[in-house]
Amino acid sequence: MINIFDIARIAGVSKTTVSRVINNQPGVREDTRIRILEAIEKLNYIPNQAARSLVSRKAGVIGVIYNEFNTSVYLKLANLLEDFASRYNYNIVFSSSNDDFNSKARYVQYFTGGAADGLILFGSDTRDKELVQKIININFPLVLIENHFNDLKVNNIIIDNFSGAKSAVNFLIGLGHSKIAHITGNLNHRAASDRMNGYIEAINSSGIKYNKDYVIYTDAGDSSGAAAVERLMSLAEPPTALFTFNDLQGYEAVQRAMELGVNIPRDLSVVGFDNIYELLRFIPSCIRLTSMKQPMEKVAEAAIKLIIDNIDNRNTKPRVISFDTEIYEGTSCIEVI
Amino acid sequence: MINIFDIARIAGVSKTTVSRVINNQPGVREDTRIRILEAIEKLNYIPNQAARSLVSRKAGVIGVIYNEFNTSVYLKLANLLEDFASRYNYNIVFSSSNDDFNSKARYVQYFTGGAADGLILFGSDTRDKELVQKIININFPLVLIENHFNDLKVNNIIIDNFSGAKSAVNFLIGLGHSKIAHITGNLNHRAASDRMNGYIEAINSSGIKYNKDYVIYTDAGDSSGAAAVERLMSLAEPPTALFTFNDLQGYEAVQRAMELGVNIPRDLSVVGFDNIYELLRFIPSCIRLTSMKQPMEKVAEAAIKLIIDNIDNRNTKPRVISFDTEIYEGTSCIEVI
DNA sequence: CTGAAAGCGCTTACAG
DNA sequence: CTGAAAGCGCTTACAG
Repeated sequence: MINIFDIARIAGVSKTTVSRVINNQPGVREDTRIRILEAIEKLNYIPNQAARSLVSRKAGVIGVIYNEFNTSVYLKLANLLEDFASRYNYNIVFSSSNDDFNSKARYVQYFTGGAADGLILFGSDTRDKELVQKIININFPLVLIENHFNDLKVNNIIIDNFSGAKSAVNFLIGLGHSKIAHITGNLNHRAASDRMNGYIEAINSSGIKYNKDYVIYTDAGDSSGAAAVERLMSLAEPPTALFTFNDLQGYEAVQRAMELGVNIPRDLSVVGFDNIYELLRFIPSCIRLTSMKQPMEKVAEAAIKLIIDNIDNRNTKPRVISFDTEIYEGTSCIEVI
Repeated sequence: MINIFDIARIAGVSKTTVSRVINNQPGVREDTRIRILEAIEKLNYIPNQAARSLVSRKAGVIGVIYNEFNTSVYLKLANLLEDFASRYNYNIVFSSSNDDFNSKARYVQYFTGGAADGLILFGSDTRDKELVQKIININFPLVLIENHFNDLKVNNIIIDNFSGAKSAVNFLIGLGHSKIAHITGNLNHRAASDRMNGYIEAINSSGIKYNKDYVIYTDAGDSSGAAAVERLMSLAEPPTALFTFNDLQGYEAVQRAMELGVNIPRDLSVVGFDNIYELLRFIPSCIRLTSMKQPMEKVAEAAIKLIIDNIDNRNTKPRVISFDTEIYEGTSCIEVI
């Protein structure tokens, strides 16, 4: 392997000078610089990343761990993170634990062991608590996105799921609905419980009587939306509106309801959460789901800013930043008649 | 920062012995091992990745560069790659160039500089040629997926787009169609030209007369499918079947055609490529596009095998592995009457 | 079963 | 503007 010493020899200088050129430092005579650059080019020299990191104590890298790469709006977040990171001259690399806890621990060790200067943990998973605690213990720069632990002090970017859910339901109330159902996500996840609580808050504060039959508990798994809407529509007094934990459930519910002969939105107005519609706009769907949209760009920008602040100063006080959602109006809702 | 020497001191051993424990090497007395493990636990010690890589000359990492993380079947590939890599005890990290050439060069430098032991370059981009040549020059382990350069000898995993396209069109011919149109992708990309050639081959070898009006050239950009189908359906003798470069175009074409009053599949049978349907199955779409499906699992497995072989032996001869697609029958095709 | 020494390929003061 | 020396935190022979 070609190393800095080879270049120094060929260019007839010391490796200190080569190092200066590699790092674009000033104080090298122009002809020396050119000679070195030529040697680098000629020998296809690439500086050893490990050696640089070891001595400079930085990797120039931000690591991101996803639970899974899936077809969701959060993929867009990855591109946005890359965008903002590159503006600050950081590389950013992503890994997925594929929902395996040991894999996640492996990647945490890899990144915190110096492969990255800071770590962004994306996505809600209660099992992460112990890992997060460990990262805090070693005072490693960390930002959590869409995850939250009440008793851990850590940089945190969250979506205001409570207010978002409340807005969604208030939107339905504004259309004249009062028989409004909710399909929950997995309540072990903060996002799900917050959205349910937002639903309850909107219902209660509007004077509508809370109807427990209108709340269907699910784990947000595959087909959870379909099964839930079946139960709802078979009630003696079915709801005229529905707020679902997320868009996947929402679309599933729409699909199943239509199969059951329910006209959307005439018989049932539906609001989802996440607004995955823009990912799918090319699909000839009969319905564009009305949904609460997350400000991904703001989330990405804030995440990169937080992590870089934390890298630059490991003693910054952990901050919690919350963003509001806004409604995207599709074709799945209509005023009650 | 806690280092191996701190652990050695606390545990009352040399750092050599600590190293053995960290690396699960045999030849350490059980009580010594336990003492060291306890010290590691107590001090929250994490071995420095850079130092390990520097001296062991390996990172234990496979790097993957995407052009962009987008909502496509290729995202599933990422999870599959993680899966196979972890079986071989490799970490795998992904980065996206966000379609920016300089970013891609930066990540190539990062990975080939020792941050990874091998590099997988995913996705078709003719601009990559120079970069790929450089990687070959330094003899760095490399696998290309879904990209191809005729004159570069490099590990390569490709989908047989030609045969896949031919099968797609033969499927339509088998249904009795003879007025079969094709919407191309960007012909600068190998995938697009191969698929077009497969279309032509199927037409010609079946005795159907080639009709140049039935081939619409596009760059596969947004709305390219919609615009193309408009032109096709306004022909004096519109086609009864359509093969599109990919599913996005196919769905767009279906959507636009339906808006124009064309009944799918009665008036127009459509076959796409990539089979993104399974990503979208929760969407209440009126149509499930018939499409050519890529064997992602085989692709992922082959990619990991190739890269690991190449890491283990840098002098392996570059191999080209081609996989066939298979048809997924949706609801977008029907026999001609 | 354990340890002392060398060295991986860089960057960082420091000196001139 | 340039270079000699020290050292980052590990692993790898080698010796005992």
